[in-house]
Amino acid sequence: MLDVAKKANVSLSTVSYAISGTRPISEETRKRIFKAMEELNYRPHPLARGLASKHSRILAILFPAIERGLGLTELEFVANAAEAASKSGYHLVLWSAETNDPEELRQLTQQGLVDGVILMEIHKNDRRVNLLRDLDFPFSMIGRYDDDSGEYVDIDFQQTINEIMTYLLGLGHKDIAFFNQSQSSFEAGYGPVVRTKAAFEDFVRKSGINGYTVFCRPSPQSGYEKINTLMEKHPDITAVVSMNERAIPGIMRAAAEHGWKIPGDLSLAAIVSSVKMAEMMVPRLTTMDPPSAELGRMATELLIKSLEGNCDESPHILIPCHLVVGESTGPAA
Amino acid sequence: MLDVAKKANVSLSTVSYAISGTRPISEETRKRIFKAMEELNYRPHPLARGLASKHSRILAILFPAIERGLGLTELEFVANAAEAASKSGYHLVLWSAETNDPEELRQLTQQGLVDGVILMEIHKNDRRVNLLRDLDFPFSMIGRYDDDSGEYVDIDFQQTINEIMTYLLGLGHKDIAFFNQSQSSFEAGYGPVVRTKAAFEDFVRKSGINGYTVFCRPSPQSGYEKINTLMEKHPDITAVVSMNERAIPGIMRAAAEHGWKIPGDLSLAAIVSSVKMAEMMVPRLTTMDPPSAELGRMATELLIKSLEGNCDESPHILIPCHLVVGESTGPAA
DNA sequence: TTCATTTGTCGAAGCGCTTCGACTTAACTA
DNA sequence: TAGTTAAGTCGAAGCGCTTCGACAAATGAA
Repeated sequence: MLDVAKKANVSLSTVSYAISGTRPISEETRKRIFKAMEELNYRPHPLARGLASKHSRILAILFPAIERGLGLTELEFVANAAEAASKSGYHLVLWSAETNDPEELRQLTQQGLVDGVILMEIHKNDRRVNLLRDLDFPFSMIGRYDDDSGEYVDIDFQQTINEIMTYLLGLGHKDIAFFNQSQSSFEAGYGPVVRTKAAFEDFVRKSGINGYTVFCRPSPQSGYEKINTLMEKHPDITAVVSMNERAIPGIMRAAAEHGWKIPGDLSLAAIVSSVKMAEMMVPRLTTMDPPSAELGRMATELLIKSLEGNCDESPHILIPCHLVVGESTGPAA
Repeated sequence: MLDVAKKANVSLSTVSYAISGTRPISEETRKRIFKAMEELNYRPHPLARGLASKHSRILAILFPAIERGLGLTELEFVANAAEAASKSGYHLVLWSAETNDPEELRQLTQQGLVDGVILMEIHKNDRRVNLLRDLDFPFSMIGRYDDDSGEYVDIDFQQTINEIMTYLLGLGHKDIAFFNQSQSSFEAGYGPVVRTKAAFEDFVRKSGINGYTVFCRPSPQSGYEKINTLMEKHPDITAVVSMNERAIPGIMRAAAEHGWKIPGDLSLAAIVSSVKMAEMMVPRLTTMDPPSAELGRMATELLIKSLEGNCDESPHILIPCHLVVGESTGPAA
């Protein structure tokens, strides 16, 4: 930087001001400085800048612990968050930390490496959220906290349910099952599980059809068992909506065993499951494709905005899923 | 840090030496210092440390550009690399950069933020590898470079092919097709495509069975078309091995349309496809599960070792895939 | 005209660490 | 005994930036 200053015949600090724009610099001087930077192939050193300015321009995204099933959706979050960060001149580091043990998170934030963190897989009364609030540490969320406070982006689950249900209604289905995620997720207050359940039951009530909510562990086996007991009790069901990706092969297997054709006898639709995943199934699944990339991108942009002070008070953004019709849904029998 | 020094009645530098172990410190003094650190809840500041020492203890993993199909495997790489880094006191940042445009990579490395980078999706004559070599910038690879130089971990493709083929042979299959990835990947010299092709053809030659290699774009449609033309020409084929995940639904659809039962009439096995993915199919696929987590972890450990100088000259590590038998393979018809 | 304000620039003091050289004391060698 | 060496510690000089206060020159208001 000193070399640049010398070459441009200005002082060190003037170069700094020219780069950051913190103080006015005459057009002429600025040009000289930038030319010198170019010629010397100068790049400011992020660590030095961070040390002096107290802003590292590094963000972290908190990755849920590895054992839990991470999917393509999480991958999209992360990849797009990194992309968005990079576009604003930030770096993104990956932290994997136990959702329920904020101690690790405390250590990491107190290190002072990162300016802010992005949280995903938000649960009811999430201890990480509480911790970050207490520390007054900047963060944004993919998903919502109980009290709808803080900056977040989330999927519009209500719209998702409404759209898929309206679509199925249009095909003549009047007895529809909803395969949610596990009971324990529901009890833990995991947002998507809670909200889709509410939205589904609300839709059922308002439309007067018959709806059946089923909790199901994330395994084909569990899906297989649940669909069997369910169909035994309610043989009138003609459509299944599933937010449980891993249960779907189980449902399909049961259908094959009973000789139910999909979609002839039973329509099957996924929600919050990527098109890529839906295309891996035979028949290709109808799905409400989640806006994973946007969520990752926007959570990052939100955080950066709030760090840089251009904050529209509390931004709450809901993004809809997008219906992609496959070959697994058709007119009711 | 000064507070700690005062509290422990030593100088600033002594605290530094106690932490880093760079110079001998008496046991007694060290204890006093650590106690003071504890009491003051002191954490060294990574930026300051990095600035002074020229080592940021930050690594980067280079993410292939987003449009290209990223899968669970890549997610595992990244997640486990972050985990491994964190265990050694490093941070991992995510960089997404075009595989074929090293310019971005040059900028990023010259910034001086990171101590080393992890590369994946290595191609023949990979320009990123060439660049990093020219810059003498530390890196490790998930995958191999042409000349087998540098530090890498990779899947043992030969073993993978041998194991799945031996398994199929044991079931009596004598006419086996291998669905590889696209022709263009092959021409680009993408490691897995090149190596599995060679290994497959080698196995076929040595065992005397009939083998058919098929290049296939990563889509169900392409898989559907290729299997149809292939079976028309070679109706004796009783088993398909696929390293092309997305082609598999197409193969299954064709099988269903022709009335070929899987595995009764046609056995279908995936390689380098995760168990998680295999479980999403009906019937559950037999697969050679890739050691994604280990690859991510080891690539990171390799890099850290070489950065810290504990380098066993050029470490070349091959990790085998693991056969997980599903319901898609059975005795030859 | 005079005083206040704005614009553009500079020098210097840090940011929180690492590391070098120097120093002291104790222990070992010749 | 003097001369080395090793262990343990300290002070101070940076690392490459940002930012504060100061100041000169140009501009506007009274």
